[in-house]
Amino acid sequence: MTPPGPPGGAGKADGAPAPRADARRNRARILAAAAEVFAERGASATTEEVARRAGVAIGTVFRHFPTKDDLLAAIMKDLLERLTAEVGALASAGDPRTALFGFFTRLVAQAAARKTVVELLSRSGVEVQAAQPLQALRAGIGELLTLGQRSAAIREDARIDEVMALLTSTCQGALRAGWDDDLQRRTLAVIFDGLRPRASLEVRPANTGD
Amino acid sequence: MTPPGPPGGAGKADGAPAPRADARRNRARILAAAAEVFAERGASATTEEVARRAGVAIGTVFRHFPTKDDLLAAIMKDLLERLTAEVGALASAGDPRTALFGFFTRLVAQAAARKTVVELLSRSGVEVQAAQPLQALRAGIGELLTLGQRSAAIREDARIDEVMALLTSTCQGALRAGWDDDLQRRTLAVIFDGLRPRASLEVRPANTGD
DNA sequence: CAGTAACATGAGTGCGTACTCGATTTAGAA
DNA sequence: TTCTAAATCGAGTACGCACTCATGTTACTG
Repeated sequence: MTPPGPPGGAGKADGAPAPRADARRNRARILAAAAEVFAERGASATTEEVARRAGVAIGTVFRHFPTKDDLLAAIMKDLLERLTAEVGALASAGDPRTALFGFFTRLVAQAAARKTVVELLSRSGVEVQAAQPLQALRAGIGELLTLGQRSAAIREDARIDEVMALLTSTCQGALRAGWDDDLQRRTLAVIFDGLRPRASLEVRPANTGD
Repeated sequence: MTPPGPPGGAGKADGAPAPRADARRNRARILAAAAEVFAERGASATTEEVARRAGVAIGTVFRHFPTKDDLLAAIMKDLLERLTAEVGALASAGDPRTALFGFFTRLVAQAAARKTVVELLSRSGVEVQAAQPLQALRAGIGELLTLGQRSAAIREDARIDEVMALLTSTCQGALRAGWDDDLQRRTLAVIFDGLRPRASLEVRPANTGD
């Protein structure tokens, strides 16, 4: 969901004077088709398959996205932005004691359907292009972490780095054959227990400040 | 008009009458070179690079391993067998309270240097060929798990499935950029805490029976 | 309704890489 | 040593796939 804006004023100062109507429509169709195809087949799916699914010729795909990596990066950016929005909503409205664990669970559950993203997280070329959206998501998850810590649901010494490492690793693990609901529940249970305060019996008032 | 089959009436009943000396030597060199190359460059390294490193022609590689997947499977089998032996030694001689965690740590630490294996764990084609050695390793790790549980170092409800899932996921995670010693220590700390009994304060005698 | 530039099309090109095969060398038996 | 089948060699083939470009089509302007 990144339309550059209404085509109204041709007097834009940037290098994109005015995209034609069919061009905008095709760009959107290609992005949607690519998201589907790469989610199903992984990043090694061919550009031709994307073109076929979008109902356009191969040349049209390359007109909008000069290289395959550009296309992958565009999808990645899209998804990361949507996840960041979701995290933001949880941070402001969700239960701070379960927000992080809930988001963690949902993301892992969707990993299989979003094969591309998981793969791309370990690719340097695309990673660079999507660095900013990734940082935004990381910041949002960091907020969930802090909220959980403030409500004594998460151990104080946990840092965002290992949370992200556990998250991406588990998402990759979810792609493996034999990963079912029960295995996911048990695996996440171990990780979540590890993230909880060890001495949960010592009830202490939530720290209001630092 | 040369019918296929073993030459003449050689008395061997199996399909491999007698490998020549240079053939055996080259096979070993190719395996060693392939292990190196794939460990460094991952499974996408070219067969030519393997041949160059082994000091043989490309044709020789394909004589010993008809397809690239055959070569990858051979390496995989080799490594899995070595790991299984290591696990076996730990089970019979190591400290049962730390054996699993120690093996887990060592394997993750070596993941980056053994890029291939981690990749191959999520490949169906090769997976099938290496199913048996993988089962053996799984059984060995299961033994470490049981030992840890008997000495009250690991929670009773942990099963081999999630231990394997956590292990492979974390190995994959270790391949990512930015993974350093400190991050590894913190990430494993979370997982290990999650695997420990929650009420570790209640010291109870090790159950001798069930 | 032209006029035209932006856009779409899809057969074709280039390249990387797994895999082949006839020529050549070598190990091992007689 | 001599002989031959096994083994090596490496240029060549096949093929998939990212990417191009001459030609045809469509949307906007006046």
